[in-house]
Amino acid sequence: MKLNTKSRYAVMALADMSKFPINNPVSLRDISLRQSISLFYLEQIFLKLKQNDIVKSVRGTNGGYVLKRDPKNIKLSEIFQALDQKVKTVGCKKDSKKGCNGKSAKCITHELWDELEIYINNFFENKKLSDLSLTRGNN
Amino acid sequence: MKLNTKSRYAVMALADMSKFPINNPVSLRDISLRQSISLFYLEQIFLKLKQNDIVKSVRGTNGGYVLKRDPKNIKLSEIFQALDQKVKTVGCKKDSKKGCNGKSAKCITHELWDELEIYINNFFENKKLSDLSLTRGNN
DNA sequence: TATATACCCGACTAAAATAGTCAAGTATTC
DNA sequence: GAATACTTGACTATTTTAGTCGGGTATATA
Ligand code: FES
Ligand code: FES
Repeated sequence: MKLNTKSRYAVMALADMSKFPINNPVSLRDISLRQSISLFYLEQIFLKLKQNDIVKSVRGTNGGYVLKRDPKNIKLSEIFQALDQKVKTVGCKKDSKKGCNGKSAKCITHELWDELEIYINNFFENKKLSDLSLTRGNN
Repeated sequence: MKLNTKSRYAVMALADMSKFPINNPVSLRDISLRQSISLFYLEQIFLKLKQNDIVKSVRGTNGGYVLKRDPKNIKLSEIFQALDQKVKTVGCKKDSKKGCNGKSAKCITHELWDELEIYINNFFENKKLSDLSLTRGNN
Protein backbone atom coordinates (compact mmCIF):
# COMPACT_ATOMS: atom_id res chain seq x y z
CA MET A 1 0.00 0.00 0.00
CA LYS A 2 1.53 3.22 -1.07
CA LEU A 3 0.39 6.78 -1.11
CA ASN A 4 1.09 8.44 -4.43
CA THR A 5 2.95 11.68 -4.92
CA LYS A 6 -0.03 13.47 -6.35
CA SER A 7 -1.97 13.26 -3.12
CA ARG A 8 1.05 14.01 -1.03
CA TYR A 9 2.05 17.01 -3.09
CA ALA A 10 -1.49 18.33 -3.09
CA VAL A 11 -1.62 18.33 0.67
CA MET A 12 1.89 19.74 0.91
CA ALA A 13 1.03 22.56 -1.43
CA LEU A 14 -2.22 23.39 0.31
CA ALA A 15 -0.50 23.29 3.66
CA ASP A 16 2.08 25.67 2.27
CA MET A 17 -0.64 28.03 1.08
CA SER A 18 -2.47 27.93 4.36
CA LYS A 19 0.50 29.56 6.03
CA PHE A 20 -0.24 32.77 4.21
CA PRO A 21 -3.05 35.21 4.89
CA ILE A 22 -6.24 34.17 3.20
CA ASN A 23 -7.00 36.19 0.07
CA ASN A 24 -3.30 36.58 -0.55
CA PRO A 25 -2.67 34.77 -3.85
CA VAL A 26 0.20 32.31 -3.67
CA SER A 27 1.84 31.50 -6.99
CA LEU A 28 2.65 27.96 -7.99
CA ARG A 29 6.14 29.12 -8.77
CA ASP A 30 6.67 30.01 -5.15
CA ILE A 31 5.20 26.77 -3.90
CA SER A 32 7.33 24.92 -6.39
CA LEU A 33 10.46 26.56 -5.06
CA ARG A 34 9.63 26.25 -1.39
CA GLN A 35 8.45 22.65 -1.52
CA SER A 36 10.66 21.42 -4.35
CA ILE A 37 7.80 20.19 -6.43
CA SER A 38 7.85 20.43 -10.20
CA LEU A 39 5.92 23.48 -11.38
CA PHE A 40 4.38 21.53 -14.24
CA TYR A 41 3.21 18.86 -11.89
CA LEU A 42 1.70 21.43 -9.55
CA GLU A 43 -0.21 22.91 -12.45
CA GLN A 44 -1.76 19.57 -13.11
CA ILE A 45 -2.68 19.17 -9.46
CA PHE A 46 -4.13 22.63 -9.02
CA LEU A 47 -6.29 22.28 -12.09
CA LYS A 48 -8.13 19.53 -10.23
CA LEU A 49 -8.18 21.40 -6.94
CA LYS A 50 -9.76 24.30 -8.70
CA GLN A 51 -12.33 22.21 -10.52
CA ASN A 52 -13.31 20.82 -7.15
CA ASP A 53 -13.78 24.13 -5.43
CA ILE A 54 -10.91 23.82 -3.02
CA VAL A 55 -8.96 26.75 -4.39
CA LYS A 56 -9.71 29.60 -6.71
CA SER A 57 -7.32 31.23 -9.12
CA VAL A 58 -6.24 34.81 -9.64
CA ARG A 59 -4.66 35.39 -13.01
CA GLY A 60 -2.03 37.83 -14.07
CA THR A 61 0.93 39.38 -12.32
CA ASN A 62 0.89 38.83 -8.58
CA GLY A 63 -1.74 36.26 -9.20
CA GLY A 64 -1.76 32.76 -7.90
CA TYR A 65 -4.14 30.55 -6.01
CA VAL A 66 -6.21 31.23 -2.94
CA LEU A 67 -7.90 28.76 -0.62
CA LYS A 68 -11.58 28.92 -1.28
CA ARG A 69 -12.47 27.96 2.27
CA ASP A 70 -11.00 28.12 5.72
CA PRO A 71 -8.49 25.29 6.33
CA LYS A 72 -10.74 24.20 9.18
CA ASN A 73 -13.35 23.29 6.62
CA ILE A 74 -11.18 21.43 4.15
CA LYS A 75 -11.12 17.72 4.79
CA LEU A 76 -8.31 15.58 3.45
CA SER A 77 -10.91 13.30 1.94
CA GLU A 78 -12.02 16.15 -0.29
CA ILE A 79 -8.49 16.72 -1.50
CA PHE A 80 -8.12 13.07 -2.38
CA GLN A 81 -11.42 12.97 -4.14
CA ALA A 82 -10.46 16.04 -6.11
CA LEU A 83 -7.47 14.17 -7.49
CA ASP A 84 -9.50 11.04 -8.27
CA GLN A 85 -7.45 9.22 -5.70
CA LYS A 86 -9.52 6.46 -4.19
CA VAL A 87 -8.72 4.03 -1.46
CA LYS A 88 -9.25 0.67 -3.05
CA THR A 89 -8.66 -2.46 -1.03
CA VAL A 90 -11.29 -4.83 -2.38
CA GLY A 91 -10.45 -6.80 -5.48
CA CYS A 92 -13.94 -6.71 -6.89
CA LYS A 93 -16.39 -4.18 -8.14
CA LYS A 94 -18.25 -3.36 -4.99
CA ASP A 95 -21.69 -3.28 -6.51
CA SER A 96 -21.24 -6.31 -8.70
CA LYS A 97 -23.02 -9.56 -7.96
CA LYS A 98 -19.83 -11.43 -8.65
CA GLY A 99 -16.85 -11.72 -6.33
CA CYS A 100 -13.25 -10.92 -7.20
CA ASN A 101 -12.73 -14.53 -8.20
CA GLY A 102 -15.52 -14.29 -10.73
CA LYS A 103 -17.55 -16.75 -8.73
CA SER A 104 -20.76 -16.78 -6.76
CA ALA A 105 -21.15 -13.94 -4.34
CA LYS A 106 -18.37 -12.12 -2.53
CA CYS A 107 -15.14 -13.91 -1.69
CA ILE A 108 -14.00 -15.00 1.77
CA THR A 109 -12.04 -11.84 2.37
CA HIS A 110 -14.34 -9.24 0.90
CA GLU A 111 -15.75 -8.21 4.24
CA LEU A 112 -12.29 -7.73 5.68
CA TRP A 113 -11.07 -5.48 2.89
CA ASP A 114 -14.24 -3.53 2.98
CA GLU A 115 -13.71 -2.90 6.66
CA LEU A 116 -10.16 -1.75 5.94
CA GLU A 117 -11.36 0.59 3.22
CA ILE A 118 -13.83 2.20 5.56
CA TYR A 119 -11.20 2.39 8.27
CA ILE A 120 -8.75 4.27 6.04
CA ASN A 121 -11.34 6.58 4.55
CA ASN A 122 -12.32 7.40 8.06
CA PHE A 123 -8.88 8.84 8.68
CA PHE A 124 -9.12 11.18 5.72
CA GLU A 125 -12.67 12.10 6.59
CA ASN A 126 -11.71 13.26 10.05
CA LYS A 127 -8.58 15.18 9.17
CA LYS A 128 -8.75 18.80 8.17
CA LEU A 129 -6.11 20.88 6.54
CA SER A 130 -6.00 22.91 9.73
CA ASP A 131 -4.95 19.84 11.70
CA LEU A 132 -1.49 20.03 10.24
CA SER A 133 0.64 21.72 12.81
CA LEU A 134 2.09 24.57 10.85
CA THR A 135 4.57 26.65 12.69
CA ARG A 136 5.19 29.60 10.45
CA GLY A 137 8.70 29.54 9.13
CA ASN A 138 9.02 25.77 9.14
CA ASN A 139 9.87 24.76 5.62
CA MET B 1 -3.95 3.87 -2.29
CA LYS B 2 -4.44 0.37 -3.48
CA LEU B 3 -3.96 -3.00 -1.96
CA ASN B 4 -2.06 -5.31 -4.28
CA THR B 5 -3.18 -8.74 -5.35
CA LYS B 6 -0.32 -10.50 -3.67
CA SER B 7 -1.45 -9.51 -0.21
CA ARG B 8 -5.05 -10.12 -1.03
CA TYR B 9 -4.41 -13.54 -2.50
CA ALA B 10 -2.19 -14.50 0.42
CA VAL B 11 -4.94 -13.78 2.91
CA MET B 12 -7.52 -15.44 0.69
CA ALA B 13 -5.43 -18.56 0.40
CA LEU B 14 -4.67 -18.75 4.09
CA ALA B 15 -8.31 -18.18 4.91
CA ASP B 16 -9.15 -21.01 2.56
CA MET B 17 -6.66 -23.29 4.30
CA SER B 18 -7.93 -22.43 7.72
CA LYS B 19 -11.26 -23.99 6.88
CA PHE B 20 -9.67 -27.41 6.90
CA PRO B 21 -8.53 -29.42 9.89
CA ILE B 22 -5.09 -28.41 11.01
CA ASN B 23 -2.38 -30.87 9.98
CA ASN B 24 -4.36 -31.68 6.89
CA PRO B 25 -2.15 -30.58 4.00
CA VAL B 26 -3.97 -28.44 1.48
CA SER B 27 -2.49 -28.39 -2.01
CA LEU B 28 -2.00 -25.19 -3.93
CA ARG B 29 -3.79 -26.83 -6.82
CA ASP B 30 -6.93 -27.07 -4.74
CA ILE B 31 -6.64 -23.54 -3.47
CA SER B 32 -6.03 -22.38 -7.01
CA LEU B 33 -9.22 -24.04 -8.19
CA ARG B 34 -11.40 -22.98 -5.29
CA GLN B 35 -10.24 -19.38 -5.18
CA SER B 36 -9.47 -18.90 -8.87
CA ILE B 37 -5.93 -17.80 -8.28
CA SER B 38 -3.15 -18.77 -10.68
CA LEU B 39 -1.23 -21.77 -9.37
CA PHE B 40 2.09 -20.27 -10.41
CA TYR B 41 1.29 -17.09 -8.56
CA LEU B 42 0.31 -19.02 -5.46
CA GLU B 43 3.64 -20.84 -5.54
CA GLN B 44 5.41 -17.53 -5.46
CA ILE B 45 3.30 -16.37 -2.56
CA PHE B 46 3.63 -19.55 -0.51
CA LEU B 47 7.38 -19.59 -0.89
CA LYS B 48 7.42 -16.38 1.11
CA LEU B 49 4.83 -17.54 3.59
CA LYS B 50 6.94 -20.59 4.23
CA GLN B 51 10.16 -18.65 4.61
CA ASN B 52 8.40 -16.57 7.20
CA ASP B 53 7.15 -19.44 9.29
CA ILE B 54 3.49 -18.95 8.59
CA VAL B 55 3.00 -22.25 6.82
CA LYS B 56 5.03 -25.38 6.44
CA SER B 57 5.12 -27.64 3.44
CA VAL B 58 4.56 -31.34 3.01
CA ARG B 59 6.04 -32.67 -0.18
CA GLY B 60 4.98 -35.54 -2.36
CA THR B 61 1.64 -37.07 -3.19
CA ASN B 62 -1.14 -35.85 -0.95
CA GLY B 63 1.19 -33.14 0.17
CA GLY B 64 0.47 -29.46 0.37
CA TYR B 65 0.75 -26.73 2.91
CA VAL B 66 -0.23 -26.64 6.54
CA LEU B 67 -0.68 -23.62 8.80
CA LYS B 68 2.21 -23.56 11.19
CA ARG B 69 0.19 -21.89 13.90
CA ASP B 70 -3.37 -21.53 15.02
CA PRO B 71 -5.23 -18.90 12.96
CA LYS B 72 -5.81 -17.10 16.25
CA ASN B 73 -2.09 -16.45 16.41
CA ILE B 74 -1.52 -15.29 12.86
CA LYS B 75 -1.75 -11.55 12.51
CA LEU B 76 -2.40 -9.96 9.14
CA SER B 77 0.62 -7.76 9.70
CA GLU B 78 2.79 -10.88 9.65
CA ILE B 79 1.33 -11.98 6.36
CA PHE B 80 2.04 -8.60 4.84
CA GLN B 81 5.55 -8.52 6.15
CA ALA B 82 6.15 -11.99 4.79
CA LEU B 83 5.38 -10.70 1.31
CA ASP B 84 7.54 -7.60 1.73
CA GLN B 85 4.43 -5.54 1.50
CA LYS B 86 4.90 -2.38 3.46
CA VAL B 87 2.52 0.42 4.10
CA LYS B 88 4.33 3.47 2.84
CA THR B 89 2.72 6.83 3.11
CA VAL B 90 5.67 9.11 3.77
CA GLY B 91 7.63 10.37 0.80
CA CYS B 92 10.97 10.30 2.53
CA LYS B 93 13.29 7.79 4.06
CA LYS B 94 12.08 7.77 7.60
CA ASP B 95 15.48 7.66 9.24
CA SER B 96 17.10 10.18 6.93
CA LYS B 97 17.98 13.65 8.13
CA LYS B 98 16.57 15.07 4.94
CA GLY B 99 12.91 15.51 4.14
CA CYS B 100 11.13 14.28 1.03
CA ASN B 101 11.86 17.57 -0.67
CA GLY B 102 15.57 17.06 -0.16
CA LYS B 103 15.64 20.04 2.17
CA SER B 104 16.26 20.70 5.81
CA ALA B 105 14.47 18.39 8.18
CA LYS B 106 11.13 16.76 7.59
CA CYS B 107 8.55 18.41 5.38
CA ILE B 108 5.31 20.05 6.54
CA THR B 109 3.28 16.93 6.03
CA HIS B 110 5.63 14.28 7.31
CA GLU B 111 3.97 14.04 10.68
CA LEU B 112 0.57 13.57 9.09
CA TRP B 113 1.66 10.73 6.83
CA ASP B 114 3.48 9.11 9.63
CA GLU B 115 0.33 9.16 11.68
CA LEU B 116 -1.56 7.60 8.80
CA GLU B 117 1.04 4.89 8.40
CA ILE B 118 0.77 3.97 12.05
CA TYR B 119 -3.00 4.08 11.83
CA ILE B 120 -3.11 1.62 8.94
CA ASN B 121 -0.49 -0.69 10.38
CA ASN B 122 -2.55 -0.74 13.50
CA PHE B 123 -5.39 -2.35 11.59
CA PHE B 124 -3.22 -5.17 10.36
CA GLU B 125 -1.62 -5.58 13.74
CA ASN B 126 -4.94 -6.15 15.43
CA LYS B 127 -6.50 -8.45 12.87
CA LYS B 128 -5.94 -12.17 13.10
CA LEU B 129 -6.59 -14.76 10.47
CA SER B 130 -9.23 -16.15 12.78
CA ASP B 131 -11.13 -12.89 12.66
CA LEU B 132 -12.32 -13.66 9.16
CA SER B 133 -15.79 -15.02 9.49
CA LEU B 134 -15.49 -18.34 7.75
CA THR B 135 -18.69 -20.20 7.44
CA ARG B 136 -17.67 -23.59 6.18
CA GLY B 137 -18.96 -24.13 2.70
CA ASN B 138 -18.89 -20.48 1.73
CA ASN B 139 -16.76 -20.21 -1.35
C1' DT C 1 10.61 -49.11 -8.03
C1' DA C 2 7.90 -46.46 -11.34
C1' DT C 3 4.85 -42.86 -11.53
C1' DA C 4 2.16 -39.22 -10.36
C1' DT C 5 1.69 -35.57 -7.31
C1' DA C 6 3.12 -31.44 -5.38
C1' DC C 7 6.53 -28.41 -3.54
C1' DC C 8 10.94 -25.46 -4.98
C1' DC C 9 12.87 -21.42 -6.94
C1' DG C 10 14.87 -18.27 -10.12
C1' DA C 11 14.15 -15.84 -14.29
C1' DC C 12 11.30 -13.65 -17.39
C1' DT C 13 7.51 -10.54 -19.47
C1' DA C 14 3.26 -7.88 -20.64
C1' DA C 15 0.50 -4.49 -19.07
C1' DA C 16 -0.84 -0.91 -16.17
C1' DA C 17 0.01 2.88 -13.13
C1' DT C 18 2.87 6.62 -11.73
C1' DA C 19 5.44 10.61 -12.02
C1' DG C 20 6.54 14.03 -14.51
C1' DT C 21 7.24 16.97 -18.89
C1' DC C 22 5.97 20.00 -22.49
C1' DA C 23 3.77 23.25 -25.65
C1' DA C 24 0.87 26.61 -26.96
C1' DG C 25 -2.28 29.31 -25.17
C1' DT C 26 -5.17 33.33 -22.27
C1' DA C 27 -5.87 36.86 -18.72
C1' DT C 28 -4.14 40.53 -15.77
C1' DT C 29 -1.28 43.90 -13.82
C1' DC C 30 2.19 47.33 -13.91
C1' DG D 1 3.45 45.86 -24.20
C1' DA D 2 6.11 43.12 -21.36
C1' DA D 3 6.17 40.16 -17.68
C1' DT D 4 3.79 37.21 -14.80
C1' DA D 5 1.01 33.44 -13.88
C1' DC D 6 -2.93 30.60 -14.67
C1' DT D 7 -5.18 26.95 -18.48
C1' DT D 8 -5.37 22.74 -20.70
C1' DG D 9 -4.50 18.71 -23.26
C1' DA D 10 -1.22 15.64 -24.87
C1' DC D 11 2.81 13.05 -24.42
C1' DT D 12 6.57 9.98 -22.34
C1' DA D 13 9.92 7.48 -19.39
C1' DT D 14 10.12 4.75 -15.52
C1' DT D 15 8.52 1.78 -12.15
C1' DT D 16 5.49 -1.45 -10.25
C1' DT D 17 2.30 -5.03 -10.59
C1' DA D 18 0.61 -9.23 -11.87
C1' DG D 19 1.41 -13.16 -13.70
C1' DT D 20 4.08 -16.91 -16.46
C1' DC D 21 7.32 -20.37 -17.24
C1' DG D 22 10.83 -23.97 -17.03
C1' DG D 23 13.43 -27.13 -15.13
C1' DG D 24 14.10 -28.85 -11.00
C1' DT D 25 13.49 -32.15 -6.14
C1' DA D 26 11.02 -34.89 -2.60
C1' DT D 27 7.58 -38.29 -1.27
C1' DA D 28 3.61 -41.37 -1.08
C1' DT D 29 1.42 -45.09 -3.01
C1' DA D 30 0.47 -48.74 -6.04
S1 FES E 1 -12.73 -8.67 -2.56
FE1 FES E 1 -14.81 -8.44 -3.05
S2 FES E 1 -15.25 -10.44 -3.69
FE2 FES E 1 -13.16 -10.65 -3.25
S1 FES F 1 7.11 12.89 4.04
FE1 FES F 1 8.83 12.78 5.32
S2 FES F 1 9.77 14.61 4.86
FE2 FES F 1 8.09 14.74 3.52
